[in-house]
Amino acid sequence: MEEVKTKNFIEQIIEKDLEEGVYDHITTRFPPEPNGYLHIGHAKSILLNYGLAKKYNGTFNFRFDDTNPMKEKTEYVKSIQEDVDWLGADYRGEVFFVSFYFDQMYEAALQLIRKGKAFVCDLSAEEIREYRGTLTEPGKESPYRNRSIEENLKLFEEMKGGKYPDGSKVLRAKIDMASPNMNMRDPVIYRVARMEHHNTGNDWCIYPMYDFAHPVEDAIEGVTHSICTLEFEDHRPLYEWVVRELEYPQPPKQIEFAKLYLTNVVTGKRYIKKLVEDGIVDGWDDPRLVTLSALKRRGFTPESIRMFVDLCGVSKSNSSVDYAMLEYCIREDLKLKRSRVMAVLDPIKLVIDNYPEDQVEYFDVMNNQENEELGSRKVPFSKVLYIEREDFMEEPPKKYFRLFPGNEVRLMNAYFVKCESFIKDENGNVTEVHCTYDPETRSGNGFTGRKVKGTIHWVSAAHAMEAEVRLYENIVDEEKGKLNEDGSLNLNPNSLTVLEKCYIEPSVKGAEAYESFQFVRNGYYCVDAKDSTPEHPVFNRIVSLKSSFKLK
RNA sequence: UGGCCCAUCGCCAAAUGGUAAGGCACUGGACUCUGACUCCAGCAUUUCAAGGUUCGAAUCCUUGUGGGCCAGCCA
Repeated sequence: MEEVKTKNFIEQIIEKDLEEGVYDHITTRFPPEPNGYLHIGHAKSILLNYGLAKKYNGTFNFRFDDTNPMKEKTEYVKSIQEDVDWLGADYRGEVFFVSFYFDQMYEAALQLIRKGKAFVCDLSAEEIREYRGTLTEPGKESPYRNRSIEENLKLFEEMKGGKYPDGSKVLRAKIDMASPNMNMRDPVIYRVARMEHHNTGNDWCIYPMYDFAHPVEDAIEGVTHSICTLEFEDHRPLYEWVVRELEYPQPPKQIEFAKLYLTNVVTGKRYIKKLVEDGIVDGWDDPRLVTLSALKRRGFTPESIRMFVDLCGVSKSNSSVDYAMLEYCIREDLKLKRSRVMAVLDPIKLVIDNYPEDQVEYFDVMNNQENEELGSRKVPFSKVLYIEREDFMEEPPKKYFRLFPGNEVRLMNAYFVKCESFIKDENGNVTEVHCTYDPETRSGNGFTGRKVKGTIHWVSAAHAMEAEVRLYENIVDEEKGKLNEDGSLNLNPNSLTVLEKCYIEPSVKGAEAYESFQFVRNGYYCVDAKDSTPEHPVFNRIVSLKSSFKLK
């Protein structure tokens, strides 16, 4: 409760900047490229940037970094925006696209040329690579490096005008071919490529490269703190070079933090894409994935994702967070706000021999004992019930408190029942358990005559709703969900288990897509938005409950 | 192997030269009409290693070790 919330290193930088008057108002941004679906790692970036802006009364921008039409699609723009909305990051309804800045971007390139800081290079892609040198050897300068400013201006304008074929010319920054940092060896900042852009169509045949576009777009929007992930650390000197050469009065600064990795799941767009393409999962929103659309379909709430990201913290060390932490967050969020209903996942019949054949009683049950605001519901009870197969044992191990011959337990919200006998089929499997009930022990009547150690859940066979339940486990058995050296993934063959005949108490009838419940002793479940029908709901397991008694 | 970055409990993560927070996980125990929840207790004499500076080092320096990133006209 009164935990001391310490400041992460980015907050410290921002506070220092504010104190020293480097900026008087901060602006952050989330700049996805629309080339895939967002996953839990992006949530960290979104929430970090949005949270910082909110905390320091700054501005948060949502901007698509759409400078490479090759990989980008409107479909992705749509899904990304939905996910950002779902997470609750407020961007004032204003979505930016880098493609809206192409004119300014072109102007900025011209400015660099006029300063003698950029040149048009005719080397082929292969030649540029050769000239670049290696990690241990310096590169050598392009023969086109010393073209005059006038010639560069003319050539670049012609590039824009469509005079040159794709790949024949590029614009390069003139920095230092001997730099130990490869990014500073005269990086390409504009290329000729005829690609249809999802926003600008065929207006342009030259497109800016990330290293040039990013600092410029940040500066255009007045971003102050451009927060990205660790792999861009080496690009920071180039980012700084660009904003310095372009002489922006209050240039943005780039700050890097470590990506979020989660144990036993596949993070990283590339790997997720492989699972989708190989048909191992059935789409970007397969509940076994950690894309935001999958997490949503699985029943995770935006609140739980926010709590998780918050708990993970921000640092510069590569780390991989225990999946248990995510599970904790969703349990914590759902615990008080969802109804707790009885559902039998692996049913066997329980017959109450001394209960009248045609009698039905309706018990009034609190939807959530710890949250009265959720109200109550009526649960039907009758002579024939379904109970969980694991709640009966012919020969109980020590400390087993549930049903076994001669033992009495409470049927949750109903009566005490005592096991009298059971029936097995020819294979020796128990098919039916018989018991007697004690009318004195009806729930809520204050009976204190004797106590039982166990309580089990049940549903009335005649009233139950049949449903399909899907149980999910982690999809891979790997720390960071990366590919093996041969490109394969160590998949968990049990990542999905489908239980086709489950019985749920009738109160869940009419549950809507994404609605979630706690199934007593079975964990949290969510109505699948895709495969459910009103007659036959499909539930996805969000997370199981902790259990301190394991049957073995 | 050239450069940059990182290293604190099983997993995240604070500590900013003043004597190792917190959360997850785990282990007890209490409570319980969910073996859940809740509660209470326990969980790093030591911060990758070795040296050095200092009255004092997780913090500074040196050298190692381990891990990450960089040679796209991708982002």
